[in-house]
Amino acid sequence: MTCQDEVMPPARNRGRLSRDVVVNAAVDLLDEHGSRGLTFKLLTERLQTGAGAVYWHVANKDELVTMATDQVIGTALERLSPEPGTSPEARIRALALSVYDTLDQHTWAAPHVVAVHTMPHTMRLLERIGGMIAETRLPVRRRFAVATAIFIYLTSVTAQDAGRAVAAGPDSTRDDMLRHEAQQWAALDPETFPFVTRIAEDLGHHDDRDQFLTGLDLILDGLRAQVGDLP
Amino acid sequence: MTCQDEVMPPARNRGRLSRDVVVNAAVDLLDEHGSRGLTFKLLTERLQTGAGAVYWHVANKDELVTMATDQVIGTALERLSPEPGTSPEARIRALALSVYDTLDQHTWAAPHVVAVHTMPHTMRLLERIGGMIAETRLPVRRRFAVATAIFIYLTSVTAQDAGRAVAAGPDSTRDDMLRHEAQQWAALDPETFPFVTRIAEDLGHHDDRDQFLTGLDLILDGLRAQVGDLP
DNA sequence: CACGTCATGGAACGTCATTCCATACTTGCC
DNA sequence: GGCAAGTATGGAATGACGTTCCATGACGTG
Repeated sequence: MTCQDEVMPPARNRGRLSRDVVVNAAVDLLDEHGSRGLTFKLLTERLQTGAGAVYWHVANKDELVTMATDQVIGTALERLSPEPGTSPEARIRALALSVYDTLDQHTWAAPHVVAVHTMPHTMRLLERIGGMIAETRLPVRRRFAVATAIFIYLTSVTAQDAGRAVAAGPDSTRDDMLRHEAQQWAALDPETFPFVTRIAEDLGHHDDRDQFLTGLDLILDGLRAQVGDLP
Repeated sequence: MTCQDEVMPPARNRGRLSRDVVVNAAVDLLDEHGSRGLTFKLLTERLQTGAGAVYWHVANKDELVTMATDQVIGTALERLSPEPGTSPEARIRALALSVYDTLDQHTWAAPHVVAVHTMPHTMRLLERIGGMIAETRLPVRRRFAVATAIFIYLTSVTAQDAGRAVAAGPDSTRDDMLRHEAQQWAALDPETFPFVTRIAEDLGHHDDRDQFLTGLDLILDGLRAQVGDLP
């Protein structure tokens, strides 16, 4: 009855871990503690396991971050309720806004969006955009250029805006950041920066999301001009 | 005459280091070894100094990378010869291409471009764009929106394209990467990815730089429409 | 020539990603 | 029903890295 098995590990929990469980835990940690918050120490503590177990399911940290980022793109697609009957244009707008707002909530993912081009959920995103484009009367040979233009605009501008929120720090809002940036602009030398100092004020009451939509509409205008009326 | 001063460091080299020297060395290391190539070990070896000396000039590694990225933006502005007489539109195009090609040569900088909005050279870039916009007949209150739209398009799309080149690895070209990506697209299930599989072929003979220019021209078209003729 | 400030070089520290291995559960085969 | 091969786990050990700390030296100022 002497307890000599202190050293012995407890019964192994087989099948408790999986790729998805690990990725979801990574997303949670990144959401909670920011881009620096994902460490294998925290990850193994939360999953109540060891590093080796995690490495059985993922190749390395880079891959884990990439999968976590793709997961975020996936949630942006999931939260979108299909609205049959509305125009392709309107649905592209809704899709774009969903991605924009989702990345805004997971700002750590922004810098990595460029690296997930070939990941499953991101491919679904491109497929969705392409499907909507295909519903228009746009000539087939133009579809590639237009769909990828929208895709690139969506992912890269969204990433840029979200990145600005990251620089602001976790507790400050995007508005705080803009005000701070506007102050820095206004403080520049008006001699060498005549333009920037003059428009610094505009930056104060400027809305990233509005501007994102404005740019998207510009592309959609171009699309409409090429298509004529939509079906 | 006994050599007891083995322990003594050699004569100090005062004033040999400076912020600029450190940043330039960082840029060189990043160019040579990629985004992982900047370590304080390599940096101090190359500069023949210790970590403390570097930390006297730089707050931490993040700041160093940010300054290195801004430095790259600076070289994009420097390599641009002023061409008086040409239209603002043509000069914006030339400026955009210079940034695009420079970031293509320093692909490690791409993910950090979003973080340098308030850095000196990046401010110069926005100032240059704004100055050209101001030369047009665009109403003053529209200048902010258009200038920042061009700036955001330029920096974020360029960063995205350069990021794709990073994923390709140091020894493969951007074309290799595109071909590889096209193969992955083509290998997807045609049932769930009807659009992507169909346009996979187009991706093979697609030119990022061309598409970048196409998108920029779209914005410039919008600008011209709002301005009427340029002065 | 003394004294405070600026600057340097490198040792030491703590954190982190990653590797390695001993263990145990599961499946398939005889 | 047992034995081997593959699958999965937990944690100790390793090495690389960013950062801090401190002893040392050079310069400017009185």
